[in-house]
Amino acid sequence: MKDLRSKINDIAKRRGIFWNSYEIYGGVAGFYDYGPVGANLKKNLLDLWLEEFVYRDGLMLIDSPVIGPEIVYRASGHVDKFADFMVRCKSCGHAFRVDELIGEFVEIPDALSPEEMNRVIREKNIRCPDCGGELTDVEEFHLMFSTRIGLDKVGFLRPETAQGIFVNFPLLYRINREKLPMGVAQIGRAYRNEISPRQGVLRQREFNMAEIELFVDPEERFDDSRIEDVELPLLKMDGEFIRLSAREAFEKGIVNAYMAYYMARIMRFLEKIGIDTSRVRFRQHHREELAHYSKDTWDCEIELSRGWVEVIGIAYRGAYDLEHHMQYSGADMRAFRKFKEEKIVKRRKIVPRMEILGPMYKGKAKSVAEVLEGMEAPEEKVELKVEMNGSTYTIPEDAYDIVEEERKVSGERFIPHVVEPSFGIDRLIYAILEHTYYEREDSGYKVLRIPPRIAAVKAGVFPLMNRDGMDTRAREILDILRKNGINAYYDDSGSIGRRYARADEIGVPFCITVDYQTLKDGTVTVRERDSTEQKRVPVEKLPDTLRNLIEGRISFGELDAHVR
RNA sequence: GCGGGUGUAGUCUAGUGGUAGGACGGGGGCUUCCCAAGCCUCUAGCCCGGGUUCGAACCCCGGCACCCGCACCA
Repeated sequence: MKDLRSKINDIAKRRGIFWNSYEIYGGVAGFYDYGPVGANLKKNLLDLWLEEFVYRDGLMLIDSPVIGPEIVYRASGHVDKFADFMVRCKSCGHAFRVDELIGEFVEIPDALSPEEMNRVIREKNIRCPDCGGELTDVEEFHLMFSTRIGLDKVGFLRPETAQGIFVNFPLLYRINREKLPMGVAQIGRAYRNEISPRQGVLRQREFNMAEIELFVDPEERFDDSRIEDVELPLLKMDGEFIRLSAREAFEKGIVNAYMAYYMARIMRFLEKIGIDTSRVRFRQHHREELAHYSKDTWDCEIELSRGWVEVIGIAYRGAYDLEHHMQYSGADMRAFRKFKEEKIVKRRKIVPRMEILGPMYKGKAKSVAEVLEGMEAPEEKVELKVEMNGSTYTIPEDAYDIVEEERKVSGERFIPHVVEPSFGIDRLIYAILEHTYYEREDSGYKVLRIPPRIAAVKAGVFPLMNRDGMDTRAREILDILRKNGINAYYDDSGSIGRRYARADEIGVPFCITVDYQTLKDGTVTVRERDSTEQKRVPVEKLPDTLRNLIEGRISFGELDAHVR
């Protein structure tokens, strides 16, 4: 008995959903092609995602490059945190992280160069902790793919699409008319040079992500009326598993309002794409497994044949990213928070009188005055002393004035916090396949019960037989459907049952059959995948009817009333 | 990357040194054919590269891929 995973992979390859890339050259681990069915499935899934998460909430969609200069990934922390120095045991082959091995001998292991690490290992005679064997030289392992930009600039392939959003924050903030919360979304590929990717399509070196960065004011309350009433399965950091509504989870302080909002939206979304939500949970990360940028992360996990798999992550990234980009780039990554009422700030400040200081200190006068301006104004006018470059300059009391200044302050600048829901698209697609797969009880035929909305192909058009004009009529109908924007295909090979079976296997929700009656009264049969029931529909009503069925405006059961 | 296992048409599989067989699928045809029916017919394979041998799918070495375990997994 084959396991579910082999069955899915079998269908995926045979029917054009996905397969391992570069097969004619033996294949390369961690890279997958989407075939004609998979590519459409992915496209439909992303369209729904855009609708559900981007357009619905008025977020901005952007598209930034895959390759970024080194500085970006230094700022983001990936160059440091995404690289490990490793050694291997020459006899048992086990791999170890150098910082862990030399940690007890060196204060800050990460600060050492590889050569210094090698020296420490040799001097302290560190050997394999498992078998005592000799260790290899230190090698650096980078989880990021590196490349060159032009002749000699180091570039990296992005390990997440997020940085492309962060680096554009100032511009996007202005485009959004300087309003928070501000959500920015990006769909694209990201790259991680995994040491040994297994688990097929679940762990790839090049993969598809759909990410949202929601920039928020940490002092502003989220409008929690937006949290939908959806039951959430929560596995807390402390190991407790509870089911409770998103609202309750928020009110009890288990998750913050943003998390609760997105968790609820995610549950709804998963339901729409065919995931069995009884096999979904949100798992909170333990402190030690949090990414370097994250304060709190909940993974949305889906139970697959291989156990629970992380498919979506919601990370509370705080101000980490913007802060770092501000540091590294010098750009102002802050937002402006208006006070409810303007504040009047009174300040006493020193105003140098240059007509006195000028002749007194000549060329130095200007810099002396600058230091003087920065000093605290004294209660009464006295002689002041300015220390500068080791010399002391005396400022007589008539060489400055004390001015009372009143300034209106209408707000303050701050670095927004970021909430990041991040969707692993390939994993989501695989999960859809596993959760929608079933075998018919009577015949054992394989079916993917993919919701019509995201199914790759919406309809198959079959002539019952290739004769008496049924074939030409069927081709005409195919043409009509295609011209109406319905992705349909034609199949006249094999028996009619075989054609239904072929359609079921890639989740085609509706099959149109042209039979003898079509020639007489202009109706065709529409066969629904899941029930295998058939209903007759006049050809002229077919495009509308199908579109209504696909969009879920009517159910198959309501079809009779609808076409009458 | 290490240890173990596996690799034969698109898929599943038989074949232990004498030159590959089946099933399913796929294409064409026949059959008034509505749930992989039947019949005829075609299609297509020893993962790649070296070695041993008169001769290798089979034995040996290397590589690649997949599976299990270890390590790794923002």
